[in-house]
Amino acid sequence: MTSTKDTILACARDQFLSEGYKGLSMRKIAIKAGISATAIYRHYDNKEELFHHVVKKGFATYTQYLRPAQNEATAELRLTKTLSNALDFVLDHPRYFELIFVKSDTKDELARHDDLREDSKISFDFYTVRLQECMDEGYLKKDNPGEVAALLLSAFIGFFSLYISGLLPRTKTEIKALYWRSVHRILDGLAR
Amino acid sequence: MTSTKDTILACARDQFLSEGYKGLSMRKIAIKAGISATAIYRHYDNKEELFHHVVKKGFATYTQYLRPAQNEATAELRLTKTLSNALDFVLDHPRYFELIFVKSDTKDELARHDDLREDSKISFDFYTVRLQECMDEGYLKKDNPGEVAALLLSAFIGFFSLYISGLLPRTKTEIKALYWRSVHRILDGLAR
Amino acid sequence: MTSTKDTILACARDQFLSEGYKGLSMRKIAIKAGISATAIYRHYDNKEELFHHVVKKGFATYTQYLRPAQNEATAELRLTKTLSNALDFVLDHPRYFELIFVKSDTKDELARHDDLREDSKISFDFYTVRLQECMDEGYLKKDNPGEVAALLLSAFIGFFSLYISGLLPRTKTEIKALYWRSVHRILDGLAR
Amino acid sequence: MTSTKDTILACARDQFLSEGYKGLSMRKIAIKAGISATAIYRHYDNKEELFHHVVKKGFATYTQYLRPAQNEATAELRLTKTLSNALDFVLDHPRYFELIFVKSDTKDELARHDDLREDSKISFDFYTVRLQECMDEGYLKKDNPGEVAALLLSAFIGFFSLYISGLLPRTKTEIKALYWRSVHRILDGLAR
DNA sequence: AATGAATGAGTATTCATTCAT
DNA sequence: GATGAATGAATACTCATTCAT
Repeated sequence: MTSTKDTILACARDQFLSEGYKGLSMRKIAIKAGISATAIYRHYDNKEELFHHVVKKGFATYTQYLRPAQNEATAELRLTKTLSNALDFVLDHPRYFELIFVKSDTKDELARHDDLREDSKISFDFYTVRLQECMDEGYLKKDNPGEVAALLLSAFIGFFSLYISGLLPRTKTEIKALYWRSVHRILDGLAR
Repeated sequence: MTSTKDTILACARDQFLSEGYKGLSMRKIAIKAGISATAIYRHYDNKEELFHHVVKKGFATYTQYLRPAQNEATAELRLTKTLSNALDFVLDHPRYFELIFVKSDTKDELARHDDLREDSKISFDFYTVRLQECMDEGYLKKDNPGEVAALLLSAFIGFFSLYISGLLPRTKTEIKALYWRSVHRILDGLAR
Repeated sequence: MTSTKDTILACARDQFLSEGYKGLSMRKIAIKAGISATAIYRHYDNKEELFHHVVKKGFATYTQYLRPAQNEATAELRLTKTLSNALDFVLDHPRYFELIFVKSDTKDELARHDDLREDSKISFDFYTVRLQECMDEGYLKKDNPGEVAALLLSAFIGFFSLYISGLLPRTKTEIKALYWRSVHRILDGLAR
Repeated sequence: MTSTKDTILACARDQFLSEGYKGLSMRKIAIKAGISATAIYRHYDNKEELFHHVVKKGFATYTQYLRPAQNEATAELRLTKTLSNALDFVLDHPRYFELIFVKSDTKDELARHDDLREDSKISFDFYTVRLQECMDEGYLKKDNPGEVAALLLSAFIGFFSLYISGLLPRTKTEIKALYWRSVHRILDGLAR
């Protein structure tokens, strides 16, 4: 009962997630969706708009992972849960991670579309707020929460960027453990 | 007295550095090199092999930036110099940074070519050794130097990935200052 | 209270008049008319038929410009008024002028459709009759009125063809003045 | 021994001359030339450039027809010969005539390319000079030669525009005779 | 060592039109 | 009367690559 429009989007997403940007051709998407290439244009004006929607979907998915962390009881738990959910997101959807944080094609998209910059900012702010809370509650020492958020996010992005490159352990158990040890190396420095 | 082969490589590199991956077409490279497109095939089997050499060149350049840090007097200075040189590298050659650390096309390359993995490992090990030294000399507390290297490198990559995405301050002065504050936030936690 | 059929025709005409033949796509017409592209087919069998009607409309408009000239008092005035009205027609509707007298697509239409040939002939005959009258009244010397009509029409068409090409003065004042000087150069030769 | 480049040009010309602008597709030209569509791009940058050359060829052909008229003994003969050669040109190459004087696509070309405007002006000036001579030699009465040239050219263009539309006699003998009668109707008015 | 010619597969996109509803 | 979905053919053009010279 999914509409063709949704099917196209899903296929575009899958195509991108499996083959990267260069595999994202209208024709291939159409084949995957079982329709003619031109039929896509009934639903999306052009490739850019379609890709834009794919990216939006990526951000939406990411946000869905993060959001529940807000409901934890303490600032410390909310931060930890945030980091935990972010971890899950990457392991569940590594290509989405790339799409949002890594691919430079997406960066061009980001530069052009204000709404994507907004999406990006929202997730950034989510970290900032979590850190602000931790500083307020005394779990972390006073610091510039925006800059600390940038640091945490940097480490997060870089960490999984290395992971995807194959330069870190590949088993999920190992990478999870290393992730948490790395997180704590940073947080320890920020603590008191 | 540079050979045509070198000219081609240099042009491919310049083309990539200025226009990104999509600008890296055999034709454009040929035009830039002042030769015919087919002449490239005298020197490189195909585009992939040429691109492979571009990536190699990127690694070599990066290594050249890092290496002088070895000559500093103390372990702490050698680490600081390493981080300083890495900073210079990114600001001087942002596209090379992308090429080596960000672009997923390169990651495919990495996966396929052992020599690139080797290059990658060498730069990784450079950090590890610097950190080992710092721990040995008591500048940093004892820890797993490889994992700490991964952490530092992660933060480094993620930081400039955000920078390139336009999510961090864009002026060189500001980004440099933020870089060092971020570095020290991490190192402080690792110190004692 | 205009029917959809009329709306479509009007939009097709406007589209043609503003964007030329290449702008005359069913989709664009539909958008302009505020209906779906397929709805057009309720009213016109295909693009050709629709275009045919546009041309018909062009002829009708042209005829409307010419006709009032019949009511002038003398043969000379009727001829002058005819030439004056034809001038107004071109300056008011240059695209219609193209459509009727210039575009070779229309010529194919003409070749295929007898009714258009008829329309064409009617406007041609209008000139012929005007000239016959002038000869009868002694304003012009006796000659073959059909051939003189062809001459006048030729000059008229060619003149504005050059005008549209940008090879004649572009301001309305100038082109009008040149038009009348040209007309009189011809009429002087035909007079006595 | 004609080069492929020439073959392509010839096929493009033929294609245009036989099917008009809408028949002028790279694919069709390629088929006609017996090469692949992409091979065209080895020789012409794009369709516009190719078409530009076709138009140039048209002007060149036209000029070749006109030029010999310069060698006649008297101004009157030079003018008559010019009109005679122009007649031959149209009857020999009606599509070229359309290309140069009628097709509105060419007008866009004209607007964009200075060299075509120059070609156009040259043929225009040819008439102007002929008329100036006739006025100087007393064959025609003193008048503005540029404006008279515009008039003659207008009549010429319009005349054959009607001819191509099928609104004038189609046999070569008849059209030639009518042409000369029309020419003389104009020249008589300009004489003394 | 290098070139010019050519190719086939591929790109996004537009178009007139058909069909089921 | 009208729509949304879909199609197949066509458009200009780019690309990496091959081949004969």
